[in-house]
Amino acid sequence: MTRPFTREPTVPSTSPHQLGRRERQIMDAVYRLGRATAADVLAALPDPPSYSAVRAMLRILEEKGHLRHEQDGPRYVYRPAADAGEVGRSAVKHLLSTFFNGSAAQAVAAILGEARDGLSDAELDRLSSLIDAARAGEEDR
Amino acid sequence: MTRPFTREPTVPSTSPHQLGRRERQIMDAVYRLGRATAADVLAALPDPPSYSAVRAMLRILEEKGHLRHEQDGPRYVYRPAADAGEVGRSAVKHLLSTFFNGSAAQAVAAILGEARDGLSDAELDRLSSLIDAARAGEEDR
DNA sequence: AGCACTATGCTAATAAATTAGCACTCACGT
DNA sequence: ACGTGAGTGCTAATTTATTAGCATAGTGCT
Repeated sequence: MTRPFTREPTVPSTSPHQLGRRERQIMDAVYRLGRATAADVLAALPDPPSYSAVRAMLRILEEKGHLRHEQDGPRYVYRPAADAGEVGRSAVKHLLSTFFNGSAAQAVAAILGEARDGLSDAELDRLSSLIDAARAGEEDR
Repeated sequence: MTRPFTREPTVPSTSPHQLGRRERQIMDAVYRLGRATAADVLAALPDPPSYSAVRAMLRILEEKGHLRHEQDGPRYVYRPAADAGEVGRSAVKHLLSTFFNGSAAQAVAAILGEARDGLSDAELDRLSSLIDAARAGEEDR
C-alpha cells in the first residue's frame, strides 16, 4: 500500500500546539490575521475545505482552549487565546533548537539571507543597536 | 462534550510538512538529531509512546516520502529526505509570515531577546557583519 | 544448545482529526 | 409577506493518525 502522501512537502508550519494538520493550518491563519471570522480563515487557506469544515474546526479549537471568540454583531470573530508574543517567542525557540542547533546566530543569518531585500535602512539600524545591546548585556555578567 | 484537550499548550512545533502531531514531533526530532534510529527518536521524545509506535511512525513517514533510511548493520538509521537547510529556510519564512508579520527585523529582535545570554562575542561580530552586508547589498539596487 | 537482547515485518484496534450536511435564526430588499 | 444571503448549532460519517501486539531473525553469552 502507499500512503495518501501528505501534500506539498515544502509548506512549513511553524506554529505552536500539537495539533492536526488542519488545526494548525487554521491556527496559523488566525495568528497571521490577528482576528478573523470563519470566512476570513477560509479565504486565507491555500487549500480550502468547505466553509462548514472551517467553522467546525474553529469551534473545536475554541473548545480545546486555543481560540477565543467575541461576537461582532451577528458573527463570531476569533482570536488566539494565548498571548501572540508569547507564542511567537516559543515558536522561535523551537525553531532554533530544531533547525539551527540552538544557535541564534545561525538562525539570524538564515533570516537575513531569506529577507535580504526586505530590510529598510531603519530596520538595519535597529538591528545593529539590538546587537550592541546584547553585547553590552553580556559584559556585565 | 469536552475535547481531549491537546496537551501542553506551550510546546511549539515549528516544523515543515503538514502532518499529524506525532508525525511532526518525530520529524522534528529527526531534524534535530540529523540521523537517528528508532531508539534515538524514542529517547528524544518528551512524551514517548511505545517503541513500536515510534517504529511505525518512522515507517509511515518514510512511505510518505519525508524520511529515508539506510541500514547500519542490523538497524535502520533515518534521516530527513529533504535538504535540511532548505527546510530550515522554509520554516523560517513561515515563522516570519505567521508571527512577525513578515518582518525580518521583528523576528531577529525576538531571537536576540530569546537568546540574549547565549551569544558569544564572536557570534555578535558575525551578526554585525551580516547586517553590514545586508546594508551594502541594499545600496546597489 | 538455550537465553536474553535488540532489531525488523506486519496487522489490527483505537483514537483523533477532518469533512459535509441539514436545521434554524436574523436582517434586508422587493 | 416572502425569498435570499449570511450567519450559527449540531451531528453523523469518513479518513487519517496513533497505538499496541505478536511473529521472526540475528547476535552474543554461558
